[in-house]
Amino acid sequence: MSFPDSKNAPPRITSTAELARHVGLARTTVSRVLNRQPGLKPSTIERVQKAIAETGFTPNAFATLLKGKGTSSVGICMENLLTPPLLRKLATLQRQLRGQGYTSLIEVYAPGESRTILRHFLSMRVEAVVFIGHFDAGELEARIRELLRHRVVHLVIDHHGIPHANTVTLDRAQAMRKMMDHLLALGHRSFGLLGIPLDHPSHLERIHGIRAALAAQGLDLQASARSFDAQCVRAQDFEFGHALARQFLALKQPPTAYVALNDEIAIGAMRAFQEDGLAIPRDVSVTGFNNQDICTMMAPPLTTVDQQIEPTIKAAMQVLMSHLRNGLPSRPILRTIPPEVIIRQSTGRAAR
Amino acid sequence: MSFPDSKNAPPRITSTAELARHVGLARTTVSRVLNRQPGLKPSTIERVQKAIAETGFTPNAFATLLKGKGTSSVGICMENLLTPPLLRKLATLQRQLRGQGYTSLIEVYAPGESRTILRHFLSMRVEAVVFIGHFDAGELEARIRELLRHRVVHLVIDHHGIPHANTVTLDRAQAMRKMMDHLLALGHRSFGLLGIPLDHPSHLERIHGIRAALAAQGLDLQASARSFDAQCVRAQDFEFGHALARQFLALKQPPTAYVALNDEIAIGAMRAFQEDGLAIPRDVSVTGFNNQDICTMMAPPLTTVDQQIEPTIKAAMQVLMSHLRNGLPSRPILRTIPPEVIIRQSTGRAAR
DNA sequence: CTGAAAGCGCTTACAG
DNA sequence: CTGAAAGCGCTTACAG
Repeated sequence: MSFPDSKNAPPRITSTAELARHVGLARTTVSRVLNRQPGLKPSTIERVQKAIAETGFTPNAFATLLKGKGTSSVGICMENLLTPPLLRKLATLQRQLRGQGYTSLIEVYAPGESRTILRHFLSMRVEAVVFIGHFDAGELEARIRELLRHRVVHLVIDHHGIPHANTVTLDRAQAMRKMMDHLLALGHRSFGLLGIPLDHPSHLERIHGIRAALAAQGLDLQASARSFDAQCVRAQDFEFGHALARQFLALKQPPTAYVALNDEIAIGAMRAFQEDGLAIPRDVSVTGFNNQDICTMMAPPLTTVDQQIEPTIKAAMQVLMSHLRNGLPSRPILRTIPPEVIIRQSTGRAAR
Repeated sequence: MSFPDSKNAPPRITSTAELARHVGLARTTVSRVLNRQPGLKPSTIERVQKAIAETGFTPNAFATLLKGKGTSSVGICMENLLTPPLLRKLATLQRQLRGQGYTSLIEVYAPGESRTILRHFLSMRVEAVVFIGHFDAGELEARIRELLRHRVVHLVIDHHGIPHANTVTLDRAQAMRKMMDHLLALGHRSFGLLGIPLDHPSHLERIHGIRAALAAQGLDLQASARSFDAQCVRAQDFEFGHALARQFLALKQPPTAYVALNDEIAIGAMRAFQEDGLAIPRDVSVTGFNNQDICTMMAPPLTTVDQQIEPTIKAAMQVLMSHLRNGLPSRPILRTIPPEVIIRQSTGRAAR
């Protein structure tokens, strides 16, 4: 029973009006069946439903939603679709939104495109907009202002420090503080930062945490930590980490501990150290960030930071649902998620 | 100039009618400015545009699209949002669709949910539906039939063998054939399959390729290749590969070459072999699938199959655009993408 | 160069 | 229990 060419294919119905004519009832009645409204004769309901099943009729969402009520949709603007932790957040959020009856509209950011994306979301009359990742701060701030002005609920996940923005973010300063405390306790006093420049605005938070840990030991950031980020281009993170590590290996006296922006960079660096004949953690310690699955498969398994994605998305949903139900808050919400340092075998006592 | 509470905030305008009243013109005129239609007095255009900028008015997409013309949108149904090659396909496709003026509606499959997802796409009057990944064959076939019946363009990327479906897929049989030829040339005669059961329908193609390569050497699949898939649960792929490898290590005479379903499983297996004191490729050879970035960072770097994602999506776009412009084809299209085997250092001559 | 009116496909009071 | 009519916010002939 493949329809495409058969003579007795059911008619193609594209509106409730046509369907009503087809079954000999009024559009009103068809509409009521579609919306499961009470007070219809059982035989009528059945007649309409049979016709719907036969014709495969689907009501036009544009007409339905034009008539008002909420669209029950949320726009999600992603920094990219390639970074694993970002995607885990997206997947988790999307699933939970669907559980609450919300549809997700997903768009991917590109520099200078955020306005177009937001226009699209607004024209689709989404009830909330969520940003996941890190964006151009100026653009993001402008978009938040637009959303506030349109009285549309919003939430920023990850990007921290946007004025007026409701934000849920990992406490990256605390993560770095804890990781540095761990390394300092192992006797390390000189540090290599991989992918974390000392002065770039987007990594300020991490640097704060690192500086605080060092200060607690009477150490100075500039004197104890180095970063070679300017010297290497970041195209692919493994290669980037590998190249950064090689820069450090060229030093007369390389640091004994390395803190990477993410797991990929840490793994690339581990490989460079091992190629150079160094043993981990005997000669150098290396730490990652994100706790991706691959960490436990490395030799040695990688010490890293877990982003606590479940609690993050749980907090995000709480904020969203609360604002969706009770309206916008009078002042911006900031929810900070405590990170967890996962200690494995890539970190050990300092050699010297 | 933060608006939220200021007295002179511009009025909230939610329709062209209100905007028209606000500027003292007819809705028709406002609509024409919005659509950049010719023949308007420059001063009129300017007057309307100023009002739009001040009020942040966005036309309601539901009304615009209700009036007809295409929606210029494509529904994309993803197997999941966690598998890296799937996401690379999604990201590439989404970018190219946007370049052609199409908006993407992304939904994530769950068993039994495909009908709901398709209903949503149809109610949004998408012009095409793309499936990326592997699905329940029965469900997918039913959805394709619905789409055919509704005369909506469709395309399946990856999942191969659905009747009547337009399909773009990697030639997985050829990939396995080439990989096995490589291993056979190295002298391997006994093989361990990791994550590739000998009889599961979803991996038939790969088994075909493996069987063909073996047959060309006068070898029999059942006699030369083993799979322990039934014995292990697949929750996390690295761990799964690790567990599978341990099963083989318990054998009196384990195979000398291992072919994994994907890179993660191969990496987990490599780790298990190395933990057991085996050297790769001296004692055993291991191959992956997907050529993810991590492959080059392993010790040794992993021999694998490249999915050729750029050509795959290029072919997908060609099929989609052709059907969108010229209508549905009279018979289903099947485009097969030739894979590329990437030989690195995880494969070598058989020890015995 | 601009406007009044009809219509897209729904839902929702209001009648009967 | 069912239907005729108005209206959601746009666009598009058709007038002027």
